[in-house]
Amino acid sequence: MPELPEVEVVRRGLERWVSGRTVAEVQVLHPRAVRRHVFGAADFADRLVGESFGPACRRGKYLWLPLGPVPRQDPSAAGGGTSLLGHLGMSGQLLVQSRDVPDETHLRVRVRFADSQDTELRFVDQRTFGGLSLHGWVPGDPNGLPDAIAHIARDPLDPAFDEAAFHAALRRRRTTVKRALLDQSLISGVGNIYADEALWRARLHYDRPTATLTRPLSTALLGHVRDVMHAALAAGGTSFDSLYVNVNGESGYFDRSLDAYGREDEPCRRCGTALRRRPWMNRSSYYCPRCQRPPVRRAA
DNA sequence: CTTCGATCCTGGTAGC
DNA sequence: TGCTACCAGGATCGAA
Repeated sequence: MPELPEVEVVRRGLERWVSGRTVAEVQVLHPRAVRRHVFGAADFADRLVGESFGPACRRGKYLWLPLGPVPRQDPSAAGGGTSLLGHLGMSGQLLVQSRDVPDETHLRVRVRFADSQDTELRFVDQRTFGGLSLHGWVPGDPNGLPDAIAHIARDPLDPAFDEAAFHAALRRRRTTVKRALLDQSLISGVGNIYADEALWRARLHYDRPTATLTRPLSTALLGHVRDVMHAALAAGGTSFDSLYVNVNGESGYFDRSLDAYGREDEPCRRCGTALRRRPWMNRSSYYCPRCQRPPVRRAA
């Protein structure tokens, strides 16, 4: 399940192996892989051919590659450009493969390039929750941010993330803390795994109302979100250079370092209490019943 | 406006 | 062995 750290590893791979190359041919092998593109897969492919990819960008779990001149390099172009936007969903991978490698079972989109390098870009996605699409830029954005994700909040690793505004939103909302962490309009890049990990580190129960979070608590929680993401990046990002073929979101490198997610009935690494799994929003929440006490509900 | 549940998908696995 | 049921889960949409 690619969350921010996995997507960042993919971004680095795209930057290294795809940015700067010119598209020669696009094959869309599954219609669902081209998302919210009104004019269909054929138009998507036609519009990409001949374009060159700019730097690889990321916000939360979204990736994009601006086409043609990038705003920050050519401010006069800021008015209207196009970016290729990608989301890996739950099972998506972006692979840079030798053209000799046989097609993957779930290969959805292939991009061939107009150069002599041996590699092509492949979007592979078993469950087809992910997809690619083309979008105009948000006016004035220096990175060609696609307008389709203008509503996605900055992520916690973004230097421009507004911590005070995040805290104010938590206090204002009548929701619970894990819901808030997964709300991509408040903070992006956090999925079920890193939400459970950060809450465990912060000793907060997932059903804690956000309105009860003091500024020190929300600051600490945000720090834990950042820490666990940096740790995952440190574990997964380092092996990247020698594994460039795995420009994907499925490296699994973080599995061994998880403290909460997936550890039902296993001992808490702080207090030894058996962790619990609870059904939550059609998924699961893992927590320590001793370290992460449920909120006290006042009588109505 | 905010909140919340249903929905999309398929491979792996548990249970009978 | 073969079948069914369930699980994983991000984002979107529509209802309340």
